[in-house]
Amino acid sequence: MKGADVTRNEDAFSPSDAVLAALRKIIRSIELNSRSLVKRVGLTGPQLIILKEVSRMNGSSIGEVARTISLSQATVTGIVERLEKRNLLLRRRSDVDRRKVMVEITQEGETLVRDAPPLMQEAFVDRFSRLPEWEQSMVLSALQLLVQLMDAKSLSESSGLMEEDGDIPVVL
Amino acid sequence: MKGADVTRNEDAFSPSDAVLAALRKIIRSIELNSRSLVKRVGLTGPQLIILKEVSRMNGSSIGEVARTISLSQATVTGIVERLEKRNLLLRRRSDVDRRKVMVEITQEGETLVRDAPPLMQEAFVDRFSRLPEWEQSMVLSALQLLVQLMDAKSLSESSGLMEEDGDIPVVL
DNA sequence: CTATATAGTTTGAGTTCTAAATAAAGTCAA
DNA sequence: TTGACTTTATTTAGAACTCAAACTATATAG
Repeated sequence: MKGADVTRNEDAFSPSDAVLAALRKIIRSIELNSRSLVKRVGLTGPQLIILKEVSRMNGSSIGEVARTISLSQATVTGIVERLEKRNLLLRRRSDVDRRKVMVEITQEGETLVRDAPPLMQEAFVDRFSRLPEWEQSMVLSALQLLVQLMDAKSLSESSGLMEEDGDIPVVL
Repeated sequence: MKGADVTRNEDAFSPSDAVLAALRKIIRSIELNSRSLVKRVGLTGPQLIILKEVSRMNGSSIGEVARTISLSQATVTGIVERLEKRNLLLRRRSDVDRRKVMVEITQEGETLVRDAPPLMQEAFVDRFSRLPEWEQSMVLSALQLLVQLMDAKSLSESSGLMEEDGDIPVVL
């Protein structure tokens, strides 16, 4: 019998669903933070992250930057392009390896970084640093555990259990 | 003298930097999983999330869905539009309040949801569920703490914590 | 009936990914 | 050495997602 009431509330809420829900909120927070940065600094979160990274390791290649901050090269290329248009940094092919494109920060970019807009979540950093140490450790451990669980795909996993369609590219 | 030392490895790596780095990796993982979903199911992560949500609470409004999954209405509108084009769900204005748009899943959508893989990587769900309970709890607690710290924008100021839908179904 | 509030949609800007196209270097063999 | 292949890095093109702000339509006051 299909009940008259519409509310199909699901009590069954698995722990991993809760994890996903929490992650979603966190991701959204970061997103919103980025938006607010645009108003305060004129740069989005990713742009500022890259600019800071370039400032720290001046003269590194696009690929290095991408690896450092966990973004694809294509993504970094796009952001760097926008930053270059604003004269915050400039690109130049490497002398030693002409395949590489080195990125250097400009005076203007350096100034902007120095006036150091509160890095993305400076407010968060502040609160976080005030937590008792055990709590900081717990959070960090939990996150790293998650990273492992998600990453693991490429680490282990060699079982021969999966037949199904042979369309499983798996690992490499 | 400039060349010489290249490796400017980050010695100064504060806990909160590590947190951000880990989050970035997690976000990327989720992003990549979404891409792989497209190939396997034909839907992206967000699309599948919404479709599942609609399946669970059939006949809810766009706004309700948006709130439930922590996305803006505008975003949900766009995704729902794409899903409607694929005949996986359909929109209909509410009879009681013509401002509202109710979303209903179609037979086709229901079928797809039934056959769809979990939102997170299957392997992740699997591994996570195998963790000892205390570890699952720790991860969840840590994430919820992060949510608070990031959200804190609203509770740091005034002690009174507003509504903001205290919808945290802890479990465990 | 006007004024305000709410629900959804549209628009504009930015980020993100993959896949395919380029380009430069490195490797290997004749 | 030279030519063919392979590897590595960057760029381009295309599709989604994301949000805020502006806009439309409806609802609820006063």
